[in-house]
Amino acid sequence: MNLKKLPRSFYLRPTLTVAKDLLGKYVVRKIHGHLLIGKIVEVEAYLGEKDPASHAYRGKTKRNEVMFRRGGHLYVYFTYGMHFCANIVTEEQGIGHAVLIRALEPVEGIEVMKRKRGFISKQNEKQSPAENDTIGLTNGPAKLCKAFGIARAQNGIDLLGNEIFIADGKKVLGLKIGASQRIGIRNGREKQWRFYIKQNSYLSRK
DNA sequence: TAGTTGATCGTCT
DNA sequence: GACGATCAACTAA
Repeated sequence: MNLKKLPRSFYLRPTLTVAKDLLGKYVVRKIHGHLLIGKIVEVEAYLGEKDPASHAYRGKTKRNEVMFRRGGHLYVYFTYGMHFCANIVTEEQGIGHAVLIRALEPVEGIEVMKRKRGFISKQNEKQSPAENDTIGLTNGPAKLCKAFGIARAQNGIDLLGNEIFIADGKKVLGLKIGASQRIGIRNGREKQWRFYIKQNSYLSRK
């Protein structure tokens, strides 16, 4: 697989454009000598000051400081007392926009992901990786963080480094991209800022 | 199959 | 002091 890291300029474009372009790209994670790769199949855009659902809506705080950095950083936040979610910061410094990664299609390192998600216990490591075993691995924002080992320590990481980055993938045609309202929020729910690859089996919702 | 709820805590009001 | 960009387990039907 040809892993071509996306350049800084990719992230500095308008947030909604970046969100749609992220579909079909690959999240690459290097951890403890393992390589984990997942194709992005679902995202949500959060447009800072224009968006009452965004953490950045009320301006910069200690928590959301990373969102205001230059595009191409990783914003990880903790929620519901037990979950982490990963966002990709977009646009120039001081803007406060980001794209939430909601679902991935596992590509490489599936056994490691299963172990991190607790699908495999030491006893039955032998079970064969049937395809439907992989569906629940990364089909939700908190699930993919667990599978990819993304937590507080990864907040603020530069996606042009080597620990985590986004690699180029086949362009997803506009025809195959669906848009809907975002999930799990109250304010600003009318905005159609969730984008996904139509008919992909790894979406968080059908 | 749909709807409800418990887990669990950092952040902002 | 309330609640959330969630998930999984449970209940009812």
